[in-house]
Amino acid sequence: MRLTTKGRYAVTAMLDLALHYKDGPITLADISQRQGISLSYLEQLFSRLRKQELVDSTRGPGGGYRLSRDSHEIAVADVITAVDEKVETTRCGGLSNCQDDSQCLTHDLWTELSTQIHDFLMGISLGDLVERKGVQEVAARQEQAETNFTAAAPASTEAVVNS
Amino acid sequence: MRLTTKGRYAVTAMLDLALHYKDGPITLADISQRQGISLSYLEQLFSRLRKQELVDSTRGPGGGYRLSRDSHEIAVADVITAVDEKVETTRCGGLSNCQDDSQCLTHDLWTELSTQIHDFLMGISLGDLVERKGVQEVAARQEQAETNFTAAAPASTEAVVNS
DNA sequence: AAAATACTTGACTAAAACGCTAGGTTTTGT
DNA sequence: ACAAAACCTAGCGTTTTAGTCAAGTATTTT
Repeated sequence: MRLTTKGRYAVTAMLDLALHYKDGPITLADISQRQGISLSYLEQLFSRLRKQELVDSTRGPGGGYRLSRDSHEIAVADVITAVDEKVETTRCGGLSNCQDDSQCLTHDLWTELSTQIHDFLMGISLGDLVERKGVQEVAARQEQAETNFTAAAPASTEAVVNS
Repeated sequence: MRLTTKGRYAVTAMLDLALHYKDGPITLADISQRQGISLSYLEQLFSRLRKQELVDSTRGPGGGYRLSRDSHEIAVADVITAVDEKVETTRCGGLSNCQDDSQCLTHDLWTELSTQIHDFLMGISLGDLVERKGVQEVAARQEQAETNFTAAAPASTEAVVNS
């Protein structure tokens, strides 16, 4: 499990898709403009994302990309592994080059950590991120609204709950 | 939070130190041989690790490196951030280049994910990994012992639970 | 004091990855 | 037909990796 800027670009682009899901197919040009990623680089990334069936594409005018399934069904780990070619440079391939127990031991320790990171990122979906941020924004908006209307209408859902 | 082979090398080397902690100072030549990492590359990595005070060095014959503190007090995130120079290429530095709300929004979403990954790796210490692997080994040994003694003593915890 | 050992530093390099540019070809809605 | 968009391919310049090499500095044993 590698985590580089390439994966970051991919996740960012996919989050953009998730955010604009209801707008129909999104063109790479839109994402390019919104996220500041070059169009051709996006094409490279989405070529891989499409092959991994994380996005559906529609050609022609009005076409573009959209998530192949609900944003909650796409894990961050899916996106990252899709764009990062697996340079699985395991020094001791299977069990060949291992000179002594220590080497294999430490190698296994790293593998275990890598698995933990992967599992962690499998547990976070694009929908989770959008939702979590959405909740924060709504909360912030409510908080501001509450501040504005405090004198006139102090009763809000929170106020009711808190009382 | 980046996660590349460089960080992997560093974590692997630090795990090697943790495993041989009781053997006194460990030379880079030892780690190089055990883990298959070039000596000079280790020197680069340990230069950073020492500056971050994750390891103590002893010079002269019989010298080498050792962990600066207990392996449970060193997080995996500490090791990775020590060797990865922070190329914090945040496209919109503070709040300058943000063209519209969408860009900032997605950028924030990534930042949130990045924070989560960092926190996750802060929660895993070198000691955790070594210990966990130790538990597994003991478990595997016990399992094998159990298999050997199945005919004589078939009752195990699992058997009791399953019945 | 001398020699052995080990860490430090800096310059250099081949290969890979990164991010992008350019130029096309399909496909498809209008 | 035309234009919009996906899709494909080749390559380019830069940065990062992952190392090598060489010269130096510090420490400790003898």
